[in-house]
Amino acid sequence: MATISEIAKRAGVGTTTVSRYLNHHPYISAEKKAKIEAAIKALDYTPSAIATQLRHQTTNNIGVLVSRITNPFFTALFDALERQLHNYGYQVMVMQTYDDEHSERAFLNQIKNKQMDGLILASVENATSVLQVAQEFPKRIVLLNENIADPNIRAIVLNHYQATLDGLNYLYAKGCRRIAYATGGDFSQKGHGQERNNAYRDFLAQQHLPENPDWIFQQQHTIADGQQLARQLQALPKDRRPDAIFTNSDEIAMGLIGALMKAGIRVPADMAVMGYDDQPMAAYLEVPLTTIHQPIEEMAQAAVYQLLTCLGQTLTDPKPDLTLKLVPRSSA
Amino acid sequence: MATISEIAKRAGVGTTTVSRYLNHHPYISAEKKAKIEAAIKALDYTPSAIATQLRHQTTNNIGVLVSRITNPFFTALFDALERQLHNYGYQVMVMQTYDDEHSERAFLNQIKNKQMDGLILASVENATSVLQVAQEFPKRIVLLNENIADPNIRAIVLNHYQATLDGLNYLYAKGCRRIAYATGGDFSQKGHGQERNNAYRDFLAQQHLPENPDWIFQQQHTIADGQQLARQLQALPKDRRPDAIFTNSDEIAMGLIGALMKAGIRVPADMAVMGYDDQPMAAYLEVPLTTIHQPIEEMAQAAVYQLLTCLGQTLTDPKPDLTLKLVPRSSA
DNA sequence: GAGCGATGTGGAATCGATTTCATAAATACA
DNA sequence: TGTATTTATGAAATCGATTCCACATCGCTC
Repeated sequence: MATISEIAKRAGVGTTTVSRYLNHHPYISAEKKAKIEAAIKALDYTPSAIATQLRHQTTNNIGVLVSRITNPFFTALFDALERQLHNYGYQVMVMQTYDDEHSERAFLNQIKNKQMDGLILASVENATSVLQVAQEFPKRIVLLNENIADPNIRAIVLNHYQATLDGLNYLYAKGCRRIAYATGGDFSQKGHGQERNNAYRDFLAQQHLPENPDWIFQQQHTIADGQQLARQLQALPKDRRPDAIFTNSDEIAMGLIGALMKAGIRVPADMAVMGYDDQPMAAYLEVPLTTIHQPIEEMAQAAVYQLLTCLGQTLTDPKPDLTLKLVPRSSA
Repeated sequence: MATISEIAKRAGVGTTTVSRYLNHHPYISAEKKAKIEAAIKALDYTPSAIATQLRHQTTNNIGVLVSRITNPFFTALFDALERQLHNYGYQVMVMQTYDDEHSERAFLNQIKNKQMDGLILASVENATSVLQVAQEFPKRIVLLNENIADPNIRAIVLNHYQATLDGLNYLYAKGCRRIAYATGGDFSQKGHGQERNNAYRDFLAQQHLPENPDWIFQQQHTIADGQQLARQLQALPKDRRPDAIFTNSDEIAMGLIGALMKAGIRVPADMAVMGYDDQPMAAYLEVPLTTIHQPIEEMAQAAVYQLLTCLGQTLTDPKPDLTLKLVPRSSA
């Protein structure tokens, strides 16, 4: 309610001196300091963050963009980001795109209107949108676990190609030869998850296995998708069913396994299922998931370090280990 | 980068006119409108949100406070809040307290420094802190699923007393007479979860069952807590073990059941376990959880409606149904 | 006792928008 | 034709902080 000039007036000093007091500048007489303190207490004064932001041209807000926070992988990632950014004195603003390009675009614009000092994008809907904004503000944007091949864009990238290959080879080593594949996006050359898709393609080629369109499932995300996926697999004639499926998230695997078991298809005996992410619940399911572990805390560390150093802070580089590791449990 | 006066200069008009254009005021000649549009495009101008905020004294930011976003109940709640607030044009700022009073206090202060127009508190660490701030800004704060009995504080309250009673009676009807209880906070008269605690106490009294301190577990939150809890139960001599346990979250139940099964204690045959929240994964566990369903979407609706109407928006009241319902599955 | 650096202070400009107020032309109305 | 009313516009004040600049005082040195 009260403003700095009211404090100044009440304390009988200039606003400059009050501002100095607030910002712990030296060269204030003890006498005035006391008066200012009294005035601040009397009027229950808190400086307006907005005015400071306008003057400083920074907000101390960082935006984090994810597709769906209820995806436990993003939940954990967001948690790690929030904790670390908070530690450095930043407020975190969240945005879920729900796979909508327009929402993404709108959120990106908030970097232009100075609402946020920086942005961490943990999922990317429309690469050209992002590219455009990132071109303009290369120092304010960091991609996390998404890759747009462009020298202007900073990105924390993990080797999902290798991890996917590892997972598929693991299934192969277990004797599986009819390996299906479920991806979150399209199974095209470009876009979201292409590295994993390429790994699947290359794996099939390396092992001289045919690529079967009936065994490639696209736009799979949720538990419900996994359940639906189980129905699709059931619908296939027995001799044309896969004996394993590599999914792109533990959520799909979770829904899938539940529905398969209910339908009398045993996991992994009849069908091995490989998850992705190693979400916290992965170990507690009816069939504990064999899955690919993503080093979430380290990923967040890397992204925060990148962003904040670009924003001018000097931090010690945590040099986190960003390798993806296969975690063998029971589902494959 | 560019400012409104640069646009004005380039378009050969006053800043007033540019502002009018930006805010879709009437009474602008087509000629000047075109010039302004051209200038905006040429300079790639986006109005500074901060300047607008300073002038308007509102930010269009709403803060949401939870204890831990990785608690799936809070994840779902936050998701619902974010979607709805976003729909009304608000940005959402998150804060996790991690059960720390100081963080909570710091976050509450952001309402004083005008960083946020309103606050939704989905968990409360220190009631007096909240009370103090809420007294000053009664219209800007809504409690969600937390109750501080004070006429100045708006709160969305559910009947957890009745739901807990329902759950306990369900166990009783199943033949359980040795019912343990795990709470997230203290088992004292005051504070977090007291209604549920009271229900447990009253239930025991009503059924003439003794209150056994060995069967009351406090500060239980996570999966790990549940696992630890299983060890404590195991450690009890068989004849002094409970035959059921009412937990205060699905997470505890999840960790507990997993560890019990591993130790050869069958659920629900040897020990019935009741969850709380009905988190999405509750149906997919090795032993699907019998639990209390919290109507998350409706709770978010109610909180958002309360807050935004207090902030001066006129919305149609969704009048959501906020009853808690027991969902019988297999764990009890 | 003139000159210099350290200490202490406040008026006014600034950040970038919105809004008040004053003003004027065009149009409607009687 | 004279008076309202509508349409159209911009200079300047405003929001609440920070900071530049100008200035004053004190103690110290040469």
